[in-house]
Amino acid sequence: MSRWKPDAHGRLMGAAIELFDERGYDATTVAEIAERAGLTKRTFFRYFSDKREVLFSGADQLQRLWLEGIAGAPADATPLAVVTAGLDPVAEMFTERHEFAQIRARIIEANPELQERELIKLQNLAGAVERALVERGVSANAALLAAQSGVTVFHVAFAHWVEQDDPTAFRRLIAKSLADLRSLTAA
Amino acid sequence: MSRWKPDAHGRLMGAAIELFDERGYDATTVAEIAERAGLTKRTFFRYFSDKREVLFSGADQLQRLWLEGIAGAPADATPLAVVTAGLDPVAEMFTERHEFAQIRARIIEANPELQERELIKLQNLAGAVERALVERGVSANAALLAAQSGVTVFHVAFAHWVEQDDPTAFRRLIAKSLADLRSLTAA
DNA sequence: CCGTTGGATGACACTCAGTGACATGACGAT
DNA sequence: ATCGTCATGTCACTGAGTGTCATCCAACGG
Repeated sequence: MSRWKPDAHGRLMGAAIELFDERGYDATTVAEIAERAGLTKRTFFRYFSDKREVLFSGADQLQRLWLEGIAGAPADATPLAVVTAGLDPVAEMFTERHEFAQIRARIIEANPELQERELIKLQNLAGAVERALVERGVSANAALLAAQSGVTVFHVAFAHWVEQDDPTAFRRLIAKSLADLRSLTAA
Repeated sequence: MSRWKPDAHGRLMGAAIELFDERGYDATTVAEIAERAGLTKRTFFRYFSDKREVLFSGADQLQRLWLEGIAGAPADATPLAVVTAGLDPVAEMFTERHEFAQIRARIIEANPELQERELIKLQNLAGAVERALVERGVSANAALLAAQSGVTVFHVAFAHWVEQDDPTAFRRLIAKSLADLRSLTAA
């Protein structure tokens, strides 16, 4: 057919975001996304395992950054401190994607199916963080709960960050969420 | 057609569990479940919003029991203590369903789709617990994090309870999970 | 005894997500 | 020029989920 075009993955993501934003997730078919990207439905599924995944392919990068951050944390820090300190590189990257994150959040907020996918991505993240902690020598139980708590802190902070308009507020919101967690488990 | 039979909901659940256990979730079609229950695919979807939901209709009862337990907690307890104390009625009910829970857990463990649904049910639970705390006068932020943490404690304890063979161990596992959480956030 | 009404179910056609198998066309290497 | 490979297209198919209408059955009032 016509000549090969680059960045099919990116074109599909862009087309999907546009259409979801215009008509909503449910009212958009995979065939329509593919058509706007100049491709076919079959090719869409070569790049994304399912329709939802087009909104979640950034999760890999988030996980990589977080694990790098954890690896760079001081050796004598407590498990939970390691986990939250590891969010520094993540905060940096998010700063530049605030608007995209807001659009994406609006789409996800309107769809239970997408919320399910978001939660399992978070859970996978927690599993990866947990393994990273165990490799640092943290006990299995502490690693599990620190990872879960750390992801909860991240999730709460992220939700607030998306709701407000300052792209640079991420680090501050993480600190606040962590402080809140500490204060209520201290008693 | 043939005579009307009672408890269509229960028959569909039973047929589904049997088939999922025999052949696995993916290899079972809704039409097959309905056929074993003496019904049609269309009727299945009148009782369950989708195929997964047949494994999660117990979540409503869990939520109800937990909220009752929270309502019965001492007025001067800390938010997290209120939440975990509220699990007493839940522990009681689970004691009688240990075997069912084990079969169900095996099915869910083998299927990412089902894990997604499980997580969102947990999240909905957290939302309900959070609202219950707010109604008790807990601040919005403390309620959010106490509910999230409480559900995490529940989730961890539940996973351990399913893995082992003592149906009565639930309360003890909750206490242990809570103690672990406290010890790692105290530092 | 009969007609009516309402709730539960069946029948059927339809859309759309997702997959498997195979074809095609561009491109680089030899 | 030919070969192989990679990205994509084509097509047929399964199965989830829905809208719509038909049918059956029990309860109820006259």
